[in-house]
Amino acid sequence: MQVVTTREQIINQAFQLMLQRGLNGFSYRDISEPLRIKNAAIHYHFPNKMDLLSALIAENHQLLRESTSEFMAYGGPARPQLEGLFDYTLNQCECGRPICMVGALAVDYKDLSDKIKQANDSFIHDSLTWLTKVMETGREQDEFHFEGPTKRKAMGILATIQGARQMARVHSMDILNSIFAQIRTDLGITS
Amino acid sequence: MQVVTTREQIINQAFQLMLQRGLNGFSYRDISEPLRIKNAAIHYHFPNKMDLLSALIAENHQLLRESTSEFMAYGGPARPQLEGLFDYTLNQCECGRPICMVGALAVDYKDLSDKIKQANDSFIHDSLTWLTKVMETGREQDEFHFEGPTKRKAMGILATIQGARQMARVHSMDILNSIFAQIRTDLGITS
DNA sequence: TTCCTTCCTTACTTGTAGGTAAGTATACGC
DNA sequence: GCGTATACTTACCTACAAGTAAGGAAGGAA
Repeated sequence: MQVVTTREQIINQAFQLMLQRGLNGFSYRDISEPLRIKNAAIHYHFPNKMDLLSALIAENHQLLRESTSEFMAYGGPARPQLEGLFDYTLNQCECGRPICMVGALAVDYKDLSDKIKQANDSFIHDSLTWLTKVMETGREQDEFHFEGPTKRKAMGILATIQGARQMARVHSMDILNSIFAQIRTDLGITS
Repeated sequence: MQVVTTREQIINQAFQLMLQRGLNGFSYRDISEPLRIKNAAIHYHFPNKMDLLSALIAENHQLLRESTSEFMAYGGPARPQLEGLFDYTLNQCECGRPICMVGALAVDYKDLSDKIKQANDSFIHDSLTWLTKVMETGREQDEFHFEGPTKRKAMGILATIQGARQMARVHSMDILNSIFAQIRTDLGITS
């Protein structure tokens, strides 16, 4: 057993590529060459590309769970949660992951298996559940001010961030901070 | 000269495919087969795929200009403009064009020429200019209520719609109406 | 020592992608 | 009727994609 297994390296590399180019935008070669392994080594760990994609979605989902579990369990102030989401998004873009998993899959949606669609769907569901709780908490504790159902507002913010990420990619990075600022303004956050 | 030229048919078919699957998600075959022509016929009109993409972006831009020119020239009430954007978005999704051009290009961004990036950028710029004017007009005429710079608000709404479109694709269509409703609420629109 | 499992490589196959060169049918000006 | 564009088709090429079958090294269990 190495310090970092080949399997982990494959996932890391594929994850990066997936969030840069989408599923159809990279090949096994793009993974194997930089890792100095052969294509067949990838097929050993992930018999086909959909198995690899499954692992990537699971990885993504796992990261979400880890970073939100504490708040989901014990609650606390909402503002840092929202700011955490903003920071995470900025960070991802700066680390060469300009598009998010959901955005990447939207384009390649036609050739996804039902199992993968379901996994992706449950990722969205979990994100939404988390942000809804954040919004609810923020409203109760007078941190945020907004009209309309909490869940609907959360959905709107998720959509905004996702769209912002795309626009940042094809336009300019500054857009992200600008849009985050507007979300804050819309929530009546002044500081 | 036919009623609908082959060139137009190619553009129409490619446009549809582009907004369904992204640039890397369709091939010349996907265009030529349903039109009962040969791949080489496409290459005759568009020597390579980038030339085709250029035409698609131009087409998209042209559609925007046509549908917004009247308001840009003479002004008028802002609310129907915003609703027009919502309707257009819903309509596109229902017509099998779930992702927008900007979203489709975001994924394939790595292999775009500078000329195409620029064309896409100017499309975003024009969209933004239009929506900014709508927001400005709406605020002046007391149709919309919001805090923050007009342009920043417009940018936020564009991002939201774009993200909503993606989420609708991978989750469910209802999301669109829900998010549009939230945008209205955030703008203080009650009716 | 032998056998079995794990993790990979070598050496392929098949399919399809974008792209090209040369030929052909049709219409139009002259 | 005679060239000459225009708008294609036929027939091809090269590159590369995903995927597979068979073999080999290395380690642990018997």
